[in-house]
Amino acid sequence: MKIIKERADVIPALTEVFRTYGYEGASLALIGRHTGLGKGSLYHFFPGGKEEMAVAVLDGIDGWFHAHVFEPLRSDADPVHAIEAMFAATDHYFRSGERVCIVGVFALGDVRDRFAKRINAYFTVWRDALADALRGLGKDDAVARDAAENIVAGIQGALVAARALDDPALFGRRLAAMKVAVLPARTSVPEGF
Amino acid sequence: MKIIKERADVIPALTEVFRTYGYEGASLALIGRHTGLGKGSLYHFFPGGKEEMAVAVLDGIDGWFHAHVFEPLRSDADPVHAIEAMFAATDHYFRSGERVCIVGVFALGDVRDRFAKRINAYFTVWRDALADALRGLGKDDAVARDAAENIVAGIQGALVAARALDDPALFGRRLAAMKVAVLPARTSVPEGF
DNA sequence: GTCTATAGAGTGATAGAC
DNA sequence: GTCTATCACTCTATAGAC
Repeated sequence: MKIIKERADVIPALTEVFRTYGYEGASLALIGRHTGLGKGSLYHFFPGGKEEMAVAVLDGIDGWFHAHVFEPLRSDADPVHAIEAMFAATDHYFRSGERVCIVGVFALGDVRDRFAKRINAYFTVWRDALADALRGLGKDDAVARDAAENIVAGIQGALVAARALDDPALFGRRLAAMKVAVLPARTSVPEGF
Repeated sequence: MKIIKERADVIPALTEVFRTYGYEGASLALIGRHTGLGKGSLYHFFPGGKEEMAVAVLDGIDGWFHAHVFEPLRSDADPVHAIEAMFAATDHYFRSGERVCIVGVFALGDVRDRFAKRINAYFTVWRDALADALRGLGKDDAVARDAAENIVAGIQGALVAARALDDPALFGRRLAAMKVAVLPARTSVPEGF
């Protein structure tokens, strides 16, 4: 018995191909190999071809970040918890620096213009949601905006540097440094006191 | 009369093509158009084809940064001046956020492995030279190393974010923030005192 | 019969190597 | 310019679920 796939089942594999090879590098042959699907199936699910596949991938990523990062940042009653959760989710999503950000990769290439709206939205929403949470911490508007921009950019830079230096642990170090810079230090009370 | 070009004359145009389109996206047709050279000439100058062209581009960039950034950081008697010059040269090189870093772009793609040595060297030398200068400022070793890693990664992140948000000025903001975080604040003495 | 998923031959254009 | 390989994509054909 054959399990019939649907469009959504293909997106994870699609995502990994675009992440690994970029937009131009992700050939249909490669996509076919990684999804186990022929061209017929691929064009059945994505009549718009490669561009529609990339859109589905970007939307999938955006959906994940909305659910696990952006919404909690905006609506969590405890901003400290929301920001800690953001760093944890980010570390998890990027596999502690082993994975690269497709949105960042697309932003650097000439395909940026083709997907500009989605790329811009991903970073804008992230930055603004984080600034919200930072204001919830009592920071004033300008400081919160600046810190949010710094962190969102810093995450991308940490991914680039981790790949460039072939040192995934660099990613965790930068995340930790940004976290302590922005969150009130934990008051650790030694036992017995 | 036609001025016969030499290999070095082609490299700036080559650099812009790779910067704009990435390694895969830089087709020989595109390269030919931008350099004004036919495939024959290109293979005459670069018998190793596209890969050798990319190596020449990376080496050219590395040479520029050695001369204008890395060496001053290591040997300038005044580390404050060297670090300020680094930020100024970086802002100039990346055209205040309008330009992207080819080394960073390559680092994120699957071509990273092919050029791993050069990519790694570029970032390693920059980070270590900057750490040197920061130690010259009196910072202790661990602090200097951490700050250097933070800045080198932060520059890449600022380039990604500036492109993604289509806001080149973001690059200057992040450079300025990193500079004041690491350099003793200018003691500005109001006139009359 | 109809709908959805699949397979893959075949299109012209273009790739990089030489 | 010439080569072969591969590109994104189109098209026809077919299988099984309802």
